[in-house]
Amino acid sequence: MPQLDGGGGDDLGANDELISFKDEGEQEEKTAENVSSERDLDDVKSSLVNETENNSSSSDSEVTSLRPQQHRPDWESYVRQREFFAEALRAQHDSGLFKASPYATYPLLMIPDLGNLANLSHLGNPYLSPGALSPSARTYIQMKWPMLDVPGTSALKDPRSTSPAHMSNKVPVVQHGHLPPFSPLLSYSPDPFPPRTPPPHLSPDTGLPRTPHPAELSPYYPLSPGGMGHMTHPLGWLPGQSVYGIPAGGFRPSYPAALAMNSSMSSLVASRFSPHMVPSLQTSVSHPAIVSTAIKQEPRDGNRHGYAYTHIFLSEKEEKKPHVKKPLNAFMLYMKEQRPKVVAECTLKESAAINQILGRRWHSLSREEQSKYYDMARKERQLHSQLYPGWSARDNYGKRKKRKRDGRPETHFSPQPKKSCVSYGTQERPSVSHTHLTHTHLSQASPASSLDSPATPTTALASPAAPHTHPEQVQPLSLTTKPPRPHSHRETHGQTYTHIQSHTHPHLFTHTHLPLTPKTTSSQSSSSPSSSHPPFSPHMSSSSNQTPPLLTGPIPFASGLAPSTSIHQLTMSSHHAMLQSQPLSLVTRNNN
DNA sequence: AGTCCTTTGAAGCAC
DNA sequence: GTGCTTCAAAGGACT
Repeated sequence: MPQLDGGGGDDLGANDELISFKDEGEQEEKTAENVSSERDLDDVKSSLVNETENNSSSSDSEVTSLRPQQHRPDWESYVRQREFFAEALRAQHDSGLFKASPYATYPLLMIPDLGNLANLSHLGNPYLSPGALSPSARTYIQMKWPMLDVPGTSALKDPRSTSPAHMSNKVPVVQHGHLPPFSPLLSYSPDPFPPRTPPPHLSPDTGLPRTPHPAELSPYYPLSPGGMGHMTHPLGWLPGQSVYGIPAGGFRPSYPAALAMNSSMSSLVASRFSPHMVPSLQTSVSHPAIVSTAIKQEPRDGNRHGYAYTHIFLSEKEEKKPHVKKPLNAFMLYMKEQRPKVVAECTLKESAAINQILGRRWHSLSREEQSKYYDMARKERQLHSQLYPGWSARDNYGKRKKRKRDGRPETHFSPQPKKSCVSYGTQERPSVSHTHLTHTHLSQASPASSLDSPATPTTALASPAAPHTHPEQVQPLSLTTKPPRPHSHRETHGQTYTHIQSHTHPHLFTHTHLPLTPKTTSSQSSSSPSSSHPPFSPHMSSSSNQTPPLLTGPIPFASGLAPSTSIHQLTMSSHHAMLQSQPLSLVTRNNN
């Protein structure tokens, strides 16, 4: 992604990380079909979840389908659209359309001049803080794309208008198909998205820098020209996040970079965008990450399109301390995209449960699929740094209420029925007997995470390699157990080594033993490859770095997890796998 | 209203 | 370099 490395000093895109993506071409090996099959499997599993869920709460299904649970009226429109997209996704999936990664259309990334991005930020701002920004504000963000979509919309004339009618939300869904002018947005990285039909004006083969299109700089994730005309936003940003849209007036004195309007960019924008939009671009630069408590909005009108027009006014006073949110990491991006899908597939409502599913699916993603997200995340960080040079993650420390970890009586084992522990287990592993769940639960030491596919590169690599082997199926333990988190939600260590062998894609296994990393403490994610390499970094496949750092030391054994448990788990898992008729072998052993 | 839960990853800090 | 903590999203559940 050389083109992204805007300024030399930019370390956001770590070199090593960049290196990790060098093999993107390799990704082409994987056909869209494979991806599709994986997704299908996941979907099947999800359907199982759904089934279970229905069983557990049949009365709930209907309600869920509507997803009215939004507390805030402001979100109604959002919810509706979200539902719509979810259905669309489902439909596409059913029809086999949902094969290629939605991210093929990810726009942000080809940004020759990141500095210019700020200029586009007015289009939407993913970094808006819920706390500081009302839901309606979010809605505003969502509309960014529609805005681009219909440049000719008269409503665009006055960006300052209190009722930006142009922001119709439904637009994106139906009009992306004919958005040639913005189609470039669709692909930020030629390599990662081979399956996609690159827009004619792109140079997918070479990835040569194209003329930076404003749209590319925008946070929007337009549909692939290839025909997902009414498909959901690639990143699932619909919920209101463009990657770097910036609400009008979102200026932050403290972040000059965001303010600086590049003249070239200005002209570019002017030339590319509807003239009506230009003014706002020039005058209003903000960033999604910016959150100001001072942001005010007009109440949305709840127009028929499902979205209200939000007007954001900033109070200079309150603007002092903007809250610039952290850029989303790869998994977060993935979550945003997939959450609606998962929600649509099952009746789960709790985000925690959904996140568990997403976590598993994340591990089941193929290399290229994950690489897309890592790439996106990397670029987001780049962009973020460009927009907010002085920003530090540290700035947000303390913004949230501190979780009470120490004080929490974790020792008191509580099944926490409230959490869809049981339901989750049944959902994910319908065939698993209750005893299994109970057992798992009692073990208590083995959080789902520890047994879950670890964030290890190997796992990530392995799972995708075997289309029929999915962590969700392989993983012995249900997600029911909520491990004690005395100090950190990362504190629990898994002790299970899992040997997953793919018979279908053995070449992907450079190691026979794929240690399921104990979900180690976050250090794993931070100091390990994650900080500089995506889990599936090519390095991992090379002989030198294959061994996940996590395995280097003795892994503390979970307090309650006895070998027998593992055996039981293995049995269950194997049984499950057999039921699935999937070529997979799972070996779980305790590292005691 | 605020916090928790739950996931992974990134960043920051302490040692 | 290692280990830990915090935050990012999301929304139901809980306090």
